[in-house]
Amino acid sequence: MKKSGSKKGAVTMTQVASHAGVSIMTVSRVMNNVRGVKARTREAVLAAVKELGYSPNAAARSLARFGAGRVGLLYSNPSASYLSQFLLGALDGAQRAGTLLVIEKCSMAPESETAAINRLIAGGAAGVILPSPHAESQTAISTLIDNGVVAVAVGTGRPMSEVHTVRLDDFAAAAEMTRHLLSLGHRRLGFIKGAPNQTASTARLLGFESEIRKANSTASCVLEQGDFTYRSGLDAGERILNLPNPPTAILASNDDMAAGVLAAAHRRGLEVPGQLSVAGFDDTPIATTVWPELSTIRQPVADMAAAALAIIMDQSGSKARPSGREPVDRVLPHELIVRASTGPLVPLS
Amino acid sequence: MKKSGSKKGAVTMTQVASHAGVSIMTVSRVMNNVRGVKARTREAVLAAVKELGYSPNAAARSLARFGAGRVGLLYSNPSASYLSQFLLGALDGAQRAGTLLVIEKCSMAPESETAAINRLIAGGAAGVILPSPHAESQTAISTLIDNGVVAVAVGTGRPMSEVHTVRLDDFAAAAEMTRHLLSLGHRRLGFIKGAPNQTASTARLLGFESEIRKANSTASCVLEQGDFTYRSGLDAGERILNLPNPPTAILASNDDMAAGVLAAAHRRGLEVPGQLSVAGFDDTPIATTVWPELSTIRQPVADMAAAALAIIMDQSGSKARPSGREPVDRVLPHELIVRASTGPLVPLS
DNA sequence: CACTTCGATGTTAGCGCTATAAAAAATATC
DNA sequence: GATATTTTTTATAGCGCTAACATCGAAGTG
Repeated sequence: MKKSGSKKGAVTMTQVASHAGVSIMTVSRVMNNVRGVKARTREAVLAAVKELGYSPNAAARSLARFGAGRVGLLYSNPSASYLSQFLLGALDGAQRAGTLLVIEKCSMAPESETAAINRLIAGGAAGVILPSPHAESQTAISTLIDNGVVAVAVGTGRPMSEVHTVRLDDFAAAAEMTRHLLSLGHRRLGFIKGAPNQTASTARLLGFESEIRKANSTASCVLEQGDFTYRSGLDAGERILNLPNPPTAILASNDDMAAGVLAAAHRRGLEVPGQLSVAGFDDTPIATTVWPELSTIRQPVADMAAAALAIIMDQSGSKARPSGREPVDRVLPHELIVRASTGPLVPLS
Repeated sequence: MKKSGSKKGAVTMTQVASHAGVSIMTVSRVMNNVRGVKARTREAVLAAVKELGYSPNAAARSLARFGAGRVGLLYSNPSASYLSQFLLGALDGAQRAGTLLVIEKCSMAPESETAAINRLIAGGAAGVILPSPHAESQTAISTLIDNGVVAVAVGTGRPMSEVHTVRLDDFAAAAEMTRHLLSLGHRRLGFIKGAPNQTASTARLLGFESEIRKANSTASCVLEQGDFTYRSGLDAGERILNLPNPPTAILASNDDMAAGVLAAAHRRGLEVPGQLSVAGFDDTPIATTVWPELSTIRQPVADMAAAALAIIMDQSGSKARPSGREPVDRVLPHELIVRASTGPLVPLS
């Protein structure tokens, strides 16, 4: 990109406009994919954009759009890996949508949540995204609703009656992973449940059980309670492997717990997957950090964040907000990722 | 925060100004801590701000500040945990500084880096923050310099001649951790080096060796090469523990590798820290995810991000940019965190 | 007391973009 | 062919904030 002339880069819309021989407003229309621009004109603008390397200024955009154009995102610490991806997805979507993301940290304590949300509201947020742990917080939800702010819960196990949701089909995903394990020849399966206060935990359990039932008692299973932490996975793994006739495959409700199971298995010298298959859920970075890498279910985290953003733009942007309207429930596709931690039993050589 | 009247929240400066009985400019001055506002006036404004729950609009701010007010941040995937914290720190600092963070993803391939940087420049970034893996990329650095953009490298092992740096004293930190292990009574130590192309790896190694030397041959050590991944830590751990008379404590150059060592130790039934102490570096989330939790060196990641931002604001904001000026080298304090993975040897009971 | 010298405020003009209304061009209708 | 009805495009007015200059007093000076 040679030099362009002088000072600070920042190609502006005005430059693109004059370069393309149209008015600045037309450029704006093209950039926002608004209908009502003749194809030829649109092409000309696009060409100018490309040539000049123009990229819209998010700040100006957010400022010009109805005062709002600001979206809040609440987070607490848990599963930092999830957060990082989610954040990136949200940030990216925000940039694309011409919105400003205002990020607020809080703990899970109700007062802390409320305080953070109030800051977001005072800051003029049109909507707030509630990723997983907060997605099921009644406090957060009612504070938001009372103030007429659009709320989107991400990662719940089922649709919610008061807020919009973006999630995946946990039931189907868990079932799919279970079928994968069954197809590998495993007949005694272990399942580690997630934190009981998250609806996704239940959905995953049900998906697992449903497949076991379908197997018509040719398959048996053992359940253990976990809480989504590595430590709880390790403990649950120990308990399961201590059984007289332990399962040959264990499905954990998330990757952290699966990593814990891996550790438990290694501690007693079991080969994975030769003697024990281990599967996770979520495809967070830890899935590819541990060895062997985990077979898991991939959540399109970034897409989910973007979808949440889109819902907010949609709901707040357009028409009135008749609180009577049904909330949106967007279910994104998951993907079964088979890596090295699952496989058929291998008789000891 | 009762209702304030109508529509979208967003208290504006104008409202604060009239509420405090001053002009909007005075409010701006107070918000930016500009000197030249009488104490009484300042207080009045602050009171109004608090009462109305005003919070400045970052978008408007960034727009009004000389076109610039935009800072770029380059990232690739590695150590997602580090990224998440770093991002949050940068985002927070940006909000406070009234700047907009433009985040670009790229791989480590030179073309990809250059492309991302060019996008940043075209976007009008006043400066770019280069976190760890990119901090030492000559490609990235020269592209930035050639375009007269301020570059800040974060997490290098030493000051750089061309770009500003924000880092910690890796040498001292490694030495400190080594002393911790020695003080626990360990005399045979293992050290796992980090990726050779990062200067921080070297600094940490030197810090370790310096303490070993100080111990005057009462202590011995064995070195293994790693590359900052879990897998490499696991392998290096295996190699070290396979030695005839293995060390009783192993210091890895980062947490991921330390977690790998932990796995290797558990695999052969060693108690940690009873039979082997393991220490990490960085205090990333994985340090508290694994069991036992890792003793490690905490990097104030968020502060480092904020510091990088501050440097950019400083350098680009003020005076000319006589390329002759010495680059800034900011060294932030680290902290030795002692958790459960290190301790004195415990004779088998 | 006119006359400079400052420190503390207020005014004005945009930053880059979008929304709205108004104008111009293309198409349809009788 | 002239008017009604669509398109498509342009002009103008800000969004909330800061930079730069204009003001206005209150001190200082001779």
